[in-house]
Amino acid sequence: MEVRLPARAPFSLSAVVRSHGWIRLAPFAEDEGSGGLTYVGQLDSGRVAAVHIGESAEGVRVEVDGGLSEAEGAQVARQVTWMLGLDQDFSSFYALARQEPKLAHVEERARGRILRSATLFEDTVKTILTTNTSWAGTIRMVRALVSQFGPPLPADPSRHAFPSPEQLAASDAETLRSVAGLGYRAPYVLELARSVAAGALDLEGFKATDTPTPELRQELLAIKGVGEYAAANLLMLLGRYDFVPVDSWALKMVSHEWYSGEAVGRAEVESAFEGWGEWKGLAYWFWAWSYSA
DNA sequence: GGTAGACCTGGACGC
DNA sequence: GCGTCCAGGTCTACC
Repeated sequence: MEVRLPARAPFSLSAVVRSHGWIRLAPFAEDEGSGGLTYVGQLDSGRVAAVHIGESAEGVRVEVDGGLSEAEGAQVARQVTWMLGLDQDFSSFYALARQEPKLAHVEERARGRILRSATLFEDTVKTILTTNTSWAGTIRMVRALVSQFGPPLPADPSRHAFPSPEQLAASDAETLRSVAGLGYRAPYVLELARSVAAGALDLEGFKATDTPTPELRQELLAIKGVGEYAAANLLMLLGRYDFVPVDSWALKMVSHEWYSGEAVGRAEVESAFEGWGEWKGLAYWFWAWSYSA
């Protein structure tokens, strides 16, 4: 099956792929040379399929091995549109960025979109697994979760989709700790999976809600394992850029950018981007830092 | 509201 | 090879 999906201009698939490290987390894979990507996903029908995405003149070209029903094809189209932010509008951000040399590159290179997973559940688990660990640790934990708990791709059983809330909820904290190496995060992931599986937490509903951002942030902070950094990161993935995800890297960058390498705290990072209003998260994300770690 | 200590793991380092 | 230290956010208890 092949379908072509339009994207709001300007658009660059490689800019989305390189927007952050998500492309290195299973079940994403970068298509070497083409600038595109592959994602193994599980559809509502239960089918596990590999989705290949490449850039086209009007947006993207999506290929799925094998035939899909009409409903499955429609779901793939919705998921890809969400994952790549095909309909996102950054014109207001670009208008402000034109006045800032450190962000002069964003419009020219069509930056602004941030790669998302198919579900907010997957992105929330991945975000929790970025906390208090190295990036290599995050890659290892996500890979283990996917390979040990995710449903296999029929055409290539060595590849798996990200496990559903139900599939993780059926496990237990000790198994998640020992098999996937989640450490103390295991009960957080398990509680999240069980809440979503039981219908007590509607994460997918967060994608389209008109709940004000500060209230949405409070709902995210209520999730065990999600603190201020993780909540801001998830808000960014939801297209809300009112908060800066302050982590150790942000502290280091701001320290060298404006404080001559002196140690800074959260307040200094937030202050540095205060003037960017609803776009402060994106301004931080795509800032052309003087210092390279 | 602010702060200290614990939580896990892997990597770096010294012996 | 082994032991120790450290980095990375969040939670909980305490003030």
